[in-house]
Amino acid sequence: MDYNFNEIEKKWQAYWKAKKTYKAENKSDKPKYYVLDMFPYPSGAGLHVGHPLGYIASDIYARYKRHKGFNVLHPMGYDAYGLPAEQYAIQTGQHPAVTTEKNIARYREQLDKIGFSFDWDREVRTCDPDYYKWTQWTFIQLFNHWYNKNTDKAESIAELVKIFEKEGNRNINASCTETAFFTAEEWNSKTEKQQQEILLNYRISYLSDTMVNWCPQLGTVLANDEVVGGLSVRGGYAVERKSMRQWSLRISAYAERLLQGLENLDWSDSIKEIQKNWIGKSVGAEVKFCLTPVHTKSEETKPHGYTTNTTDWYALRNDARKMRKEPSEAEKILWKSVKDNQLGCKIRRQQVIFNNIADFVCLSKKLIIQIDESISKNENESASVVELNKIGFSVIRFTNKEIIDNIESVIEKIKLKIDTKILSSVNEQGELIIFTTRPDTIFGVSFMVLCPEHEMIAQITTSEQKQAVADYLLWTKNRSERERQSEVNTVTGVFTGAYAINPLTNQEIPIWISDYVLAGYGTGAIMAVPAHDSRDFAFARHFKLPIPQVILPFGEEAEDTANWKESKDSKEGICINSGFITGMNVKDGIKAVIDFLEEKGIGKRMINYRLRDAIFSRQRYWGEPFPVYYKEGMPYMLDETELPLELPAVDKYLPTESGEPPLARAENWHTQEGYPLECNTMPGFAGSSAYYLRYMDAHNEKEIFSKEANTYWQNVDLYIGGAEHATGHLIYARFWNKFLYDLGLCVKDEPFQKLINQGMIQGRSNFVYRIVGTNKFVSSGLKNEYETQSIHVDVNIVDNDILDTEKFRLSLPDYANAEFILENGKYHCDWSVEKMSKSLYNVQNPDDLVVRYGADTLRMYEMFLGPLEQSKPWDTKGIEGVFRFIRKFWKLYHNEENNLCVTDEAASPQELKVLHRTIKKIQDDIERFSFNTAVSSFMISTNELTEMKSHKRDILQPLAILISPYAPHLAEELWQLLGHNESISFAAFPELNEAYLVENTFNYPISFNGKTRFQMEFAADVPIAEIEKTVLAHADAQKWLEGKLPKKVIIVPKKIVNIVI
RNA sequence: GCCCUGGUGGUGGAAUUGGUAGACACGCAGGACUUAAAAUCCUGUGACCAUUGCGGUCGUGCGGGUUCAAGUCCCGCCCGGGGUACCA
Repeated sequence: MDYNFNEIEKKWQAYWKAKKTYKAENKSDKPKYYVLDMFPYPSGAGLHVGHPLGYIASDIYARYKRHKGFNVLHPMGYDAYGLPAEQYAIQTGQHPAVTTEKNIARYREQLDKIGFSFDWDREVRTCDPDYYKWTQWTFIQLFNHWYNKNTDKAESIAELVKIFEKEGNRNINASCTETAFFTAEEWNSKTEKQQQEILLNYRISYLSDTMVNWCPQLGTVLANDEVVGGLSVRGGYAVERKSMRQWSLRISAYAERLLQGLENLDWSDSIKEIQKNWIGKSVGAEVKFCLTPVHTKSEETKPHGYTTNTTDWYALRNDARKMRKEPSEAEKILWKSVKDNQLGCKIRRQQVIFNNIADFVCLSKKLIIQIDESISKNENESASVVELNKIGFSVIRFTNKEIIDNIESVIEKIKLKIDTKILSSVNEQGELIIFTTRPDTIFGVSFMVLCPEHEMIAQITTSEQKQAVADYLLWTKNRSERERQSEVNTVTGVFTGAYAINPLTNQEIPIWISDYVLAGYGTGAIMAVPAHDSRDFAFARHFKLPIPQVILPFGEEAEDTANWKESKDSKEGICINSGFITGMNVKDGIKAVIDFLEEKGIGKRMINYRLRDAIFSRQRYWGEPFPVYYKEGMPYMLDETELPLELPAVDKYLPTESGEPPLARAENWHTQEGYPLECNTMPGFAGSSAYYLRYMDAHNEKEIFSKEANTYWQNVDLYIGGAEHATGHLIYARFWNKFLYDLGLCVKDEPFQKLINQGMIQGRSNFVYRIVGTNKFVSSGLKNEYETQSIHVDVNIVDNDILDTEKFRLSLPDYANAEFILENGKYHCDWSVEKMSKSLYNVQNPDDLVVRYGADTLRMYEMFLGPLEQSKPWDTKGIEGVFRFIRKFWKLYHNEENNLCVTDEAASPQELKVLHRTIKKIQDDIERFSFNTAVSSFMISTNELTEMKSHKRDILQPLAILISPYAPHLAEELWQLLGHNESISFAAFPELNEAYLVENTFNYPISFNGKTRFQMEFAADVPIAEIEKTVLAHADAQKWLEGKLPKKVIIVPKKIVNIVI
């Protein structure tokens, strides 16, 4: 064979490996450039043809930058923790580390065959203890820091404690879970455990109760995308919402910085947009709505401080005193944990409230704690509870057994209740607080809506509506999350009977409850403006509530809203029927209303973010263990010297019988002192959040990375990977990086300066048509003559949409006796573009292509397919063309006998022009990541040089460097044949000399009324007037003018001549 | 629904700033070489009309507009892909 790619590629891959050609040094006089790929999860299926697409692009860029004199960091590693390996382990009992190791070996083999210039000395694997030691270390840092909103950065918890000791928490402006105020004295008098509990509210990694998708049959928590239609994707088991105590990361603290940081990043608009939406910043106002006096009247008649009336007090006080003296065992235990302000507020026992004796009560938080023998379901709806709710008390119940068995969890539940009581949008004066982005529409409010979980519901519901409300709340509670989301268009809700007062109009407005208002956003309560919000509109129509119009879009007349089919969500327009803002435009109206509210103290500017804290626990085996142990139920971090905390051996990779995560199966899973270790493991994004930093100094045993290495490499200059990570990895990594930046560990506050998302590679499927009920297959063109069904056929036995019928017969036993109805002796298949999948028989293996055509051809072909960022079908049809080109390129340097035929003759101006045009084009194309057009221009130049029979060193030597990033093996071989002893990898990129490109003539297209008719050549320096004269005199021009005089002649130098008739 | 993308020959795509639409490649058709095949090379290849030659008309999802000139800019739609979803 003339061009023996097999031998050449093997030779150079071995050379690069032996010489460590692509090893990057952390010190260099050269400027740095950091090119990174999203590292792969090594699945059992091996490398997919989609993977190399991005890797080839980044490799071309990395190699180009080396030629341009940069010190390039281009590492690769493995995102090795993941579900498939764990799933396989559960099924087969094989340790996931074994499968993972095997898959990595296969990936490495495949990667090596494509000729990437990775610095393998820096390889990382997220499941390697030497690597995850630093993931654990970072977790400890997250635990030991809190977010100070005043300085807008993470600061040390130790320093925070010092402030608490000196002045309590009143002056702290933190991003934290709502916490009651305490003084220095109160802090200092708290127990260690109480202090730890409070600190969890501040820590950036913290434990909290979170709603999760719990699957009892699988014994695990599922991610949202693992649940479809309320059932688990795997197994189809029922999934329920359940509250679990889990680790979370306070990413919400960074919401504003994550949003602002996008501004200066060189990322595609679509990814920036996705992240912006994910962060979901809304600017608006919080507004207080007073409740009407009717519903607070009963409380007003009561002297302050009394919790009941005189009659009941005398009737019950002796009972209460007696019960205080003779507490049950459960009461004793609970009292021990709540007395003396231990929960941050005063709790009394056996207190007369209304006409009952409450077991325990916190008067300041209006919380009653009842202890019963058992809890029946209807207890919460009982008459006494409803009465208590009416006067603002909420009731939390426990059984004797719960208290005796697990006081820790009981206290946690009480604590949570106390904390959320403060969060509640009811304040002591009986006001409802809502969040709105459109304060300008406040004159158009015709009702209020509370979420079904709203604290205030029990308090405000009138006795007439009590039953209806209770029914509705029960209904929403039993409705699954899935139903709620899929039935978005169904309007449901109930009236509470209560009214609020619009602070601007003093009108009474009814308060409703509906599950279209979400508990987790804003205050869980809204002011409804039906004329200008589609959801409010639907609700108003359904319940026949008024729809007053208050915004008039520009250029419209006011009209009767009764005729509207939908709301006008007018973001622009003029305020009408709106008191003092009538006549203002929307923007001014918003400002005027907020100013008014702030002045009167009934509202304030407020910003809300949709971004939620990231749940960081997984009830899985195959992940990083947390460096956490528990003492008295409180989490503590291991000492750094004990890292890494290695993943323990377990007998089975399943949850325990009691539903604990797999790590609970491990023997001796506790510290030396005997404290139990955390049984959850970290999620997938833990290991991938800072891997780009670790590459800078991958084997540092003392630090996550050295200051010097980070100062040199800074951050990633070019990051290539899939867009599917937009709201996962790409946002967590930015958060993680900003945190390390706050700690002064890394020098850049953004990790990835430029991001390119390679498009998805789709599959191209082929179909055959079987005549129904037979084993006869009909060619595509004749299928309409029969009743047929289409069947996917393996694309590997179809060439150019022509089926290899023999191979088809052999492919499945069923087809062994297949008969065919052919067209012109051929069986034509149909095709379509679908996702690439085994089940659709359209998977293409890159290995086969490397064997058949070589890595250089594969590399160039993947680039030639089309723009990097666009999704495109994978079709190997065109690879022949690229293969032909590569051999043609080889022949520029070789004669018929395949001997080098490069001469030292001086190059002609035409040859130099081809070379320099190519230099210019290739350089431009690489720099704007247009690799497909670069391959085209290589083809054009090669065609031209072949035509010129050009074999001159002056041309071919620079040309080898130009093609080296694309076809590195070929380039190395040619470089060596040209007499060089060093690798071509660091040869200087050819210098462009524009002088060779100067054209002294230009072939003008001559157009009439914009339509090109013919061409004329002019010297480059001919004056415009002369061109006009010559063109108009031309016979062809005369023909098109038809004797008329041109109205106008437009001549754009070196572009076009246009004659207007 | 909202947001982001994209829509150009039989196919992948090119046209970078408004200036000759379809570069380059695949496929197809015809031809050369060959006993034959592979490989290689040559010619043609958007559609329609005219082909004896010169040619002509239409054409970048659809309908309008701006301009001497629109695939490219503006307005209104249609379709595909991705993201997101009662976020007030």
